[in-house]
Amino acid sequence: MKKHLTRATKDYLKAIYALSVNGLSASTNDLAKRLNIAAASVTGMIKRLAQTNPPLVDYRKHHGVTLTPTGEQAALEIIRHHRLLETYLHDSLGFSWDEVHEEAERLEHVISEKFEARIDKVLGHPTHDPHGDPIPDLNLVMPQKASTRLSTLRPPQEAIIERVNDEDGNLLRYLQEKSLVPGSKLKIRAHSPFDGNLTLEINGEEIILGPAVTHHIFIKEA
Amino acid sequence: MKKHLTRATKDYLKAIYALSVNGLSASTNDLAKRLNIAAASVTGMIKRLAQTNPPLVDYRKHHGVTLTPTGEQAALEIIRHHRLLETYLHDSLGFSWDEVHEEAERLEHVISEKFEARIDKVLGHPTHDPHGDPIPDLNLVMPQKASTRLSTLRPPQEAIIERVNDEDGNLLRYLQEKSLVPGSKLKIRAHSPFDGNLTLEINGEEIILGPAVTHHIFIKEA
DNA sequence: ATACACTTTTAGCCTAACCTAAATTTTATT
DNA sequence: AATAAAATTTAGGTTAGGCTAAAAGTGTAT
Ligand SMILES: [Mn+2]
Ligand SMILES: [Mn+2]
Ligand SMILES: [Mn+2]
Ligand SMILES: [Mn+2]
Repeated sequence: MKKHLTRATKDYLKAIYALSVNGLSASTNDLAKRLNIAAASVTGMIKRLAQTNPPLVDYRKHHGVTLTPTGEQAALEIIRHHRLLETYLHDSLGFSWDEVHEEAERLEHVISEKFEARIDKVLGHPTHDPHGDPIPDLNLVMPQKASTRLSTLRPPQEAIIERVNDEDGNLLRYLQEKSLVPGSKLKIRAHSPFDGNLTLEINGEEIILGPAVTHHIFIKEA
Repeated sequence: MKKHLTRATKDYLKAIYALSVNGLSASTNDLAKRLNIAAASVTGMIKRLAQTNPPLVDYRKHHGVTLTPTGEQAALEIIRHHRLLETYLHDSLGFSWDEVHEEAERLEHVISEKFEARIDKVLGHPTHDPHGDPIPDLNLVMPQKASTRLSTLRPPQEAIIERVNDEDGNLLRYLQEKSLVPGSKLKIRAHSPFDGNLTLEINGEEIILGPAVTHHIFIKEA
């Protein structure tokens, strides 16, 4: 019964997936903000997603949506496309890591399974995109995702950057300049209680980062 | 005044360009057939293309459309994308020449100028796609296109294949099997008057081809 | 010059996805 | 428990781009 998912549909599924990582349902307002669409429009679309056959989402009026297994599969398929594309654009075509997101956002909807398979092979079946986000495998199993924010660390903890938020190009350019990229090792030297600034050592240098930065860096403790 | 051309708009412009190679205007019916859209819908769309600012087409009721300079630029931009993509998919990603058209048809609408520039560079600024079609250059100047059909040759003419029609995957697979690809040299040995069959020599072998094949192969005389 | 076939346009409808404004429901605060 | 604020849904509208059926225009063959 599943025909062809439109671009708008896929964007909604991806957004719902992203907002449901916590296991909770995604709210109309949060979806509206993330998709840059009026809340009323989101309600309308959600209702249609819930009425497809098979349904793509479960919807309880006034209580948000969650993905059905069908919807989640579709979301994972698109996320796989997105992250493989980002990796390909970065590693094979020389895009910088702040440019890949926007391009992948458009390409993810139109590439064939053949294209996906080709770049997956060329890249050697990568497991993470340039920002450290995990790439769902061929069976659409999503590896665990780093969820500890750098902002939660306190001296004298040490950590390795695992991934960074890829949605803000300006932030990405800043992070690259400071070598705040996946794989980098850092040691927490100090924490300022009121502004939340962290002083940390990276590559032998000391830098101070505010919460607007550390909130978007995810680490694993070293 | 022009913001962003929709996918449908770009498809129309490309089709009008293709149907106007002869210098004549494109008819409603021919566009409908090529785009797989009802003739009435084509009339509706054409009217809108003629009313954009600046106009993309010139339209005279009952007498077809032609591209304005603005429309032609837009068409050439898409054709450049299409042919660069076909070349990239073929040369760099290992797609066979009968698979590239369909994939490029979807990708051509979403790649950025950055993506275009990157693959153009990786490919070494190619001038022809895998089927021998010329690629408009960076200034959107379209090289001359081979227009002599193999079907018009008679013994004992000799020729080199310059390009083949890329719209039918089955034909392309057949042609490849017979080495009827751009660059191949052939000698006309015989012509059958009623069925139009041509007997020709290629790579030292003799083959007989009907008009359904020879009509879609374009050559330059050797 | 007329008649008929073919092409094209008009008229009226439809769907997907958006929008704003108004109504309603939920939730948070007293 | 009442009310105010915030979130959500409903109602009504728009635009792009399709569709079919019917009307009208064009060109050809007698
Ligand atoms: Mn896929
Ligand atoms: Mn990413
Ligand atoms: Mn371009
Ligand atoms: Mn081609």
